[in-house]
Amino acid sequence: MKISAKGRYGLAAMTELAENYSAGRPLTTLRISERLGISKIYLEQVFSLLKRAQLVLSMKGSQGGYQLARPPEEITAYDILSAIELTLTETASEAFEKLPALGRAIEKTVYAPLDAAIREALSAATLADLLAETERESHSDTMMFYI
Amino acid sequence: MKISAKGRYGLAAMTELAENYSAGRPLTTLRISERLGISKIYLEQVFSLLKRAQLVLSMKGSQGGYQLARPPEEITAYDILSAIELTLTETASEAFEKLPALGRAIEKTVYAPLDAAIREALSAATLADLLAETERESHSDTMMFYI
DNA sequence: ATACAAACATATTAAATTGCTATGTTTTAT
DNA sequence: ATAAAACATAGCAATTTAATATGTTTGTAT
Repeated sequence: MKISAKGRYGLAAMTELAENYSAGRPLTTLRISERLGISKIYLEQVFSLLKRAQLVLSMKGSQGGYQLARPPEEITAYDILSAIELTLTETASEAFEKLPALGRAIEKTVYAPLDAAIREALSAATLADLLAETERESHSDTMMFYI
Repeated sequence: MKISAKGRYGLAAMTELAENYSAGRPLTTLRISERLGISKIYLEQVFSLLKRAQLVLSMKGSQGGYQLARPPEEITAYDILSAIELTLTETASEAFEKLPALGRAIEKTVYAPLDAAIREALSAATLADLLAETERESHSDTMMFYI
């Protein structure tokens, strides 16, 4: 019941790509890792998952890098986290072989509504939202100096 | 982003207690563990957490055991899982020291709505619901023989 | 009074997952 | 050709989770 470091890195890295979306040219993992203050080689593993989920386009070779596969409005936190987290939603139900009715009841009464709620909440947050909020926040950062 | 075995056991065990609620006398961990087909000693650890959260009353000694501290309508899956799972909701935000605005934006745009959605979904499911659904399900189990 | 059945407590072990590093190979612009 | 990048795989260290083992307390019934 926790978003992993990888998940956080994914959200952060994708927001960086969103900020760069109109620029036309890709960002490298090295650049992003430096901005975020995390390991480049670990970030690459995150991108490998994002690539597999077709959320980013990659260019190999010199001057290569990554960019968003779709505009920021069309990529949600759910897209990103379901590409990265193994188990974003439950599926267990094979537990309690001796009491299958109880197992199914837990599935139906607890897990299914929980999954739906998670999916809904995460699908509502787009990269465009994240980027806008980041800019609002960094604004209030700089404003602090002028109070 | 996953409900642990302990969490599942907690939900199942509490549903057993709910079924026994009107009986007046407590159920033992041994009895429950046998019905669920899980280890007694492990289940005891689950009950230690449920006890700490004051969701169950315990009676020591012979003829002792556990029973619900409140009626099944007044105990939710959220109560149970937040007593058992260490991290049911996020709190991280100290990540990304170098980009605090981004950290706060992720917190505000993704984590906070996610936590609220989880809390809401789990609070909507009571032990009474779970019990009713279990009975409905076991009904359809037995009905299978008569088709 | 004693024996037993239960909760309660703590330590240990084993397995799985997560976070991260290391060491490459392929590809492509210059 | 060379350098800069993505891409791939293996391995390691730390943490968390699942489970066992070994008790001790406490209350009930005989």
